[in-house]
Amino acid sequence: MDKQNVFVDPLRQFPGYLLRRISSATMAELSAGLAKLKLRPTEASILIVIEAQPGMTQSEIGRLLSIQRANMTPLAARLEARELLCRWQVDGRSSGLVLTAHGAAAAVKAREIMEGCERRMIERIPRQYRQAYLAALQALWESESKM
Amino acid sequence: MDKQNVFVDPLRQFPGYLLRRISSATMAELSAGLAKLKLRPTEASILIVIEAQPGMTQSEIGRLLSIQRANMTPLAARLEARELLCRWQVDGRSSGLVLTAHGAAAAVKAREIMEGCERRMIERIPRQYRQAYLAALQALWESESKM
DNA sequence: TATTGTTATACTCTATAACTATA
DNA sequence: TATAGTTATAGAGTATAACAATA
Repeated sequence: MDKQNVFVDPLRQFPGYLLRRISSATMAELSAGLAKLKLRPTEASILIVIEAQPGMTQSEIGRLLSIQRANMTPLAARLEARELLCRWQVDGRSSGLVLTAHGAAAAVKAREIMEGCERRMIERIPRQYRQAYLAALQALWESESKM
Repeated sequence: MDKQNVFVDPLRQFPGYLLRRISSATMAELSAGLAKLKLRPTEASILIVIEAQPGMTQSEIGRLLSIQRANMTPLAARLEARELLCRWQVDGRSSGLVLTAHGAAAAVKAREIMEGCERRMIERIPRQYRQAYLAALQALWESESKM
């Protein structure tokens, strides 16, 4: 017997709860995929942001990804120690982050893994709902970033 | 100037990434709301599940909510210590969890807070996308629970 | 043998406060 | 004064392994 389905889940009617569960399952799948590169989702997202806009500082990346300054420090240090990125001094207090060749290659692979996860997620949604689903996520994201 | 919008976010095109960001923002809002009851989202979800189906055991609740047995122990102990729930022995190794009067009142309030969060989230989505958005989340959840 | 509940432990993510150095 | 980066620290959530007691 499938023990998981013996009981009714009263939270199932809450879309925000579904969002949370779906997000954590998706993140677990992404983590497993990125493990091949020894990258965590947050690290991969940082590489991809630097790839798109080389020279961003830690603070700028943190603001973009909602990662606090204090938490960016060990993340950037770890990526630098692995020689995936390097810094060039912007002024006395900040440096722009740039990918090394090794880091650029990792960013490409990480993006491919993310795209695979995204594709598999979309394919689990009935075709007729997909466009509105994506539009709804965009709308939620827009309104969130204005709060 | 709005520093957050000076840079393009290359991850914005990934719906799974948006899902993660939206989920964490929603959870932060819910946490703030539930703080009035001194409940965390996970604790509130446990109370609501017991409210719907009194007598479920820790393991059963854990399977329903994807919380591991080992992590259910301190959660249930904390709720019991606050006299929000009590146990009645099912057999030698497990007990069914039931809400106290105090716990039942907390579950009602927690559900109201959750419903308020849900409503505000839905209202941020343009009306024409809402139904498909909900259907897509249901589909993702169904396919997830079959993995 | 399988399951329940427990303990111990560890890692990730997140959050805050305080410090320095620079602008 | 405000900002960048850092350090230290703490709280959540999550994960695994191992154990005793029970089915």
